[in-house]
Amino acid sequence: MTLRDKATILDIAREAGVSKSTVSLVLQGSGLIRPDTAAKVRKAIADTGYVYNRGAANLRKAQSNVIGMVIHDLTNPFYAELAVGMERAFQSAGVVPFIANTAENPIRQDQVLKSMLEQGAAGLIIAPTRNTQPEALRRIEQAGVPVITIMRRLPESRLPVVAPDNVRGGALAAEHLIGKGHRRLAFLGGHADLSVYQERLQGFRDTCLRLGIPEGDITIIEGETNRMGGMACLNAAVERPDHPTAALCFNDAVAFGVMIALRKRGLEPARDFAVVGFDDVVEAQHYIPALTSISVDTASLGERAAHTVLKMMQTRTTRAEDQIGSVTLIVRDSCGPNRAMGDVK
Amino acid sequence: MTLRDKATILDIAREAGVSKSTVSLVLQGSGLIRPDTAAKVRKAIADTGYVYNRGAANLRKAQSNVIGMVIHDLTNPFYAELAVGMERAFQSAGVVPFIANTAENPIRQDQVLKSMLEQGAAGLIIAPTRNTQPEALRRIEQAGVPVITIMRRLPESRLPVVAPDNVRGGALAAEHLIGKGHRRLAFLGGHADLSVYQERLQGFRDTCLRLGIPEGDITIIEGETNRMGGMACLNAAVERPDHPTAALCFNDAVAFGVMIALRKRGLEPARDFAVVGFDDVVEAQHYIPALTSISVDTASLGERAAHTVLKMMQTRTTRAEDQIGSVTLIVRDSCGPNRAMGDVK
DNA sequence: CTGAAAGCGCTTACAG
DNA sequence: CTGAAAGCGCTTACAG
Repeated sequence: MTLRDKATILDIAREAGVSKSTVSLVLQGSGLIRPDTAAKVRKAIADTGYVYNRGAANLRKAQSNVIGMVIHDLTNPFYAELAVGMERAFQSAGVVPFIANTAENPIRQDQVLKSMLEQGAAGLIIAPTRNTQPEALRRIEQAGVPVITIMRRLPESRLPVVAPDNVRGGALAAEHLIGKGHRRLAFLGGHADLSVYQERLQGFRDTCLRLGIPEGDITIIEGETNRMGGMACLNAAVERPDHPTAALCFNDAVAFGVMIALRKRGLEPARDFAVVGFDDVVEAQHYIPALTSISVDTASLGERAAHTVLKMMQTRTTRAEDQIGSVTLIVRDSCGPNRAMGDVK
Repeated sequence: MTLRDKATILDIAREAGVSKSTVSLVLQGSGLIRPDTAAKVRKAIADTGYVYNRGAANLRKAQSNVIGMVIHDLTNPFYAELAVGMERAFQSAGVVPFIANTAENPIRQDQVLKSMLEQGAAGLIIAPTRNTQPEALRRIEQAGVPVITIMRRLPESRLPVVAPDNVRGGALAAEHLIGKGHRRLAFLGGHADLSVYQERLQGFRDTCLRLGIPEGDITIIEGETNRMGGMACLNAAVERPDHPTAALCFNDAVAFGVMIALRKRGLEPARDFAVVGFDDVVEAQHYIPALTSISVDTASLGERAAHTVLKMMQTRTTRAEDQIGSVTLIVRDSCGPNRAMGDVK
């Protein structure tokens, strides 16, 4: 584990025939150094294979440039896209952020957060696991590290949130489905303890009611937020008497599962049952049928999050306004053409 | 960016009424400290919200506990699964690794690698981007940091590799397809400059030839390693006179694309055209038809990689044996039942 | 078991 | 523009 007797600024100072202050200045791109002196220094750096010790610099400067992104499920394509989007934004600001996955496990999240803190993280973006306790982030807040959450809002927490307009997304989906002639609707998948769930469902449900759908014709089934969950939900939904003919799914993964389960039952998505997803992951447009989904503009969501913590770091605050990104209904093929009132099968 | 006047071991030494050496010892879990003394110290730590400064410790100890995983495409589900698998292995060894994405961009990879090095990475696992120049890793090697590559082998590099037995996988697929009665076969997708490509194709091609398929009946079409690439490849393949009736795809993503393109042409995967994927991502089993694929045992691949760098770190070497993981053909539905010699359509 | 002292590689006033 | 000196928060012999 020893970082082999590596060159230090002292070595390169000797090599270049200057003092180590000078080397340090060059390293920091100070304009105080004569160009030819800087060139000498740079040459020595290249010759010796010197590696800047950022840890030492951070210690001395009492600041750091590491930013952490703590994600609850990196194998969920939506979050992978989100992480990559944030990374891009940071990169163009000259920061290399680190990603860590918590596998939807609060214990692991605690470890990861502790490690990020000890590593001297200057900022943190967290897509928190389910059941994150408010105390879990308390230590970070009291350390004065700028931290925001993304997508999921923590109960009883005043941490800034960057998230899409889930309520509006739910509403858009309801309008679309009802506009197509559906009268018995479902909201499938997701866990009721998630803020994202509550918001999406709220928008969906309120709009259904507003447009005259009776409470009793709205089927709500919780489930895992992945394909498997979607399959289970659809199966449960269709078993019911007077089952729904259309569904807004908690997210696209659930929607894919729903479509698979439909086919397994000999039902054709779009023709026999309308499906709307949420998030609009890249895959949505390639699926057959192409998935109608609520686009949350993942890239700009990631960008906002990145810029927000960057700004917080610069202004040395731990507060920021919540940011709600706009959403769009992307109509593709999974809801089929308009239909008269009718039934599946 | 200042890490607010945080407590140091000196503060907690004062608080606990001991010397800072004692605090340091407690922090390191030394057995030299009397239990009640240790308890006092721990209480002071909890009271002050003290955060261990790992950077300072690393500086003094001239070692570090950060491990980096540098991945060329985190939005590829296979690599996301791989990263998460490695992370899990590290986690159970008490190390929190950091993930970075390079977006298949060598420039970005250089930046990321530089940053990891400056951050004092004690070990590195790299799934390199295409066109990675050997010099890109030279600096790391000469810094004496244990580094291995995963999946992709670098040309002209002696870095240890952890990868699946791609040649064997290609062979298994060819045997399977030919056993089902196919005589005109294709290898679709992927870039010829990738070692993974060369190996998979080699196993496939050699086996075809060995089993009596004439060279001319093997169609090879390069393409992107994602769904879009698969779609393009299939379209190109089917345009050819005497086109193939079955294909091994470079990876599962390509296979999904191939199946989508088939449907768009009114062809049914399995019935009209047999498809085998490679990697066996989680989605393969959920797809319709469920995808026959070469499983590379992603989890154990990740585990091996993690253990290899861990071992290298412990033994302070930068050399290790290549590790080739075994592969398995997972037969699902995408190749249909056996068929007589015949044609598509 | 505990304390005083040196030093890891850097940055930052402060002189010159 | 450049050099000498102090100090960031820790660990590690070394005494006691």
